[in-house]
Amino acid sequence: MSLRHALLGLLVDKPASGYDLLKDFAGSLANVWPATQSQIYTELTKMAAAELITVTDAGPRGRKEYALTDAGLAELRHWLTEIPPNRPQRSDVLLRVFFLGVVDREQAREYLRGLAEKARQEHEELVGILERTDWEGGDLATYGRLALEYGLRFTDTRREWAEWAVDRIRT
Amino acid sequence: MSLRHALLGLLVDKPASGYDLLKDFAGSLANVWPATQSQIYTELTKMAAAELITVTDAGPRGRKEYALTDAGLAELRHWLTEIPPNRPQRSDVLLRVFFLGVVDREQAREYLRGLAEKARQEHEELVGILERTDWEGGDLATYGRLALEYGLRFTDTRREWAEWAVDRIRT
DNA sequence: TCCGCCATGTAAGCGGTTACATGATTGT
DNA sequence: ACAATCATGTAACCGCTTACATGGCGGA
Repeated sequence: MSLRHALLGLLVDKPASGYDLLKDFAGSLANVWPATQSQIYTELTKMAAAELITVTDAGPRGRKEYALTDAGLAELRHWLTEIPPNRPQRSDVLLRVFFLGVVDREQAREYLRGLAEKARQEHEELVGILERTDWEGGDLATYGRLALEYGLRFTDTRREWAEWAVDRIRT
Repeated sequence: MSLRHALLGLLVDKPASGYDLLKDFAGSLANVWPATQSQIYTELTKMAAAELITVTDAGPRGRKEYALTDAGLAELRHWLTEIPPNRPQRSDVLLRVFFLGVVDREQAREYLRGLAEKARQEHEELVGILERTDWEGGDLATYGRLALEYGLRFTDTRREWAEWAVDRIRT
């Protein structure tokens, strides 16, 4: 149930509507916890019913602005520090690697070259974000920077690994 | 629908029963594509209905041995080379990092130290597998080795990142 | 005889994706 | 007047998890 916690986390910063939050998910959270419009609105309704958030304002076009309650903040802290991150990581990319033996070696190398190239592109995109963003002040900036660094190192490692793997498949 | 392809991939090597396959998922595939007993049996039934696999033998205790059909192998190759790996990666670990600002700095450091330690442990486990396994011959060995290397590099990068992150949170 | 393993199957529920559906407001 | 954007909601479907349920076979 981490979508719930993502929403709580975003609402710590400032009250927001479903529509506002949707934009956060399209932006900084897109690479960490993607969520769809449908999902967000449904979850916000449930969270309001559970009194983790409350409607604090109503704007035009039926806009509802939600804010965190004390119970919501407590739930977020509880999740952060006490819930073990136990999500089993699936990787269809690695799964394909496992079975590359069913295609010929040249196709296998081609697949791995593609992975390297994709990793390189993703890395560049993240470098772009690094350069374009102001990392001064604010908790979200501080910790967002850590998350970005994770992405930078991860994409770099992934590229190096794929290049190494291409070399290992010798005829 | 990658569980289907994982099963197809395993059946390339040799025919097997649901029970046999279950053990593969508990072993080498546990870190790549976890699956439960319930899921495996259900999917095998569907795959047999779709004629991607067929029952080739029946053992004691109702054991059914499945083998790949030509259509099954074709489907596996198609998935390997032509289906873009587009699975959005969610990470509740990184999500927590994003919101570490809601707990105090010492707790944040503690969390990151825990991540570093966990990465170190996972790395050691993989080193154990590396040393215990015979990597000679066979496609599964060759490509399994690539997958393992990915795990080794990834866990190492993760540990380094977490240690770096701890240092960055200064009071 | 009895325990452990072999072996399969089903049902309830949840989170996520895709698609459908509606309508108000603002700026040009 | 019209398009773009703001703004919310719902329904069908799918894959995964957890739990329940059943029973045969082999070795100690």
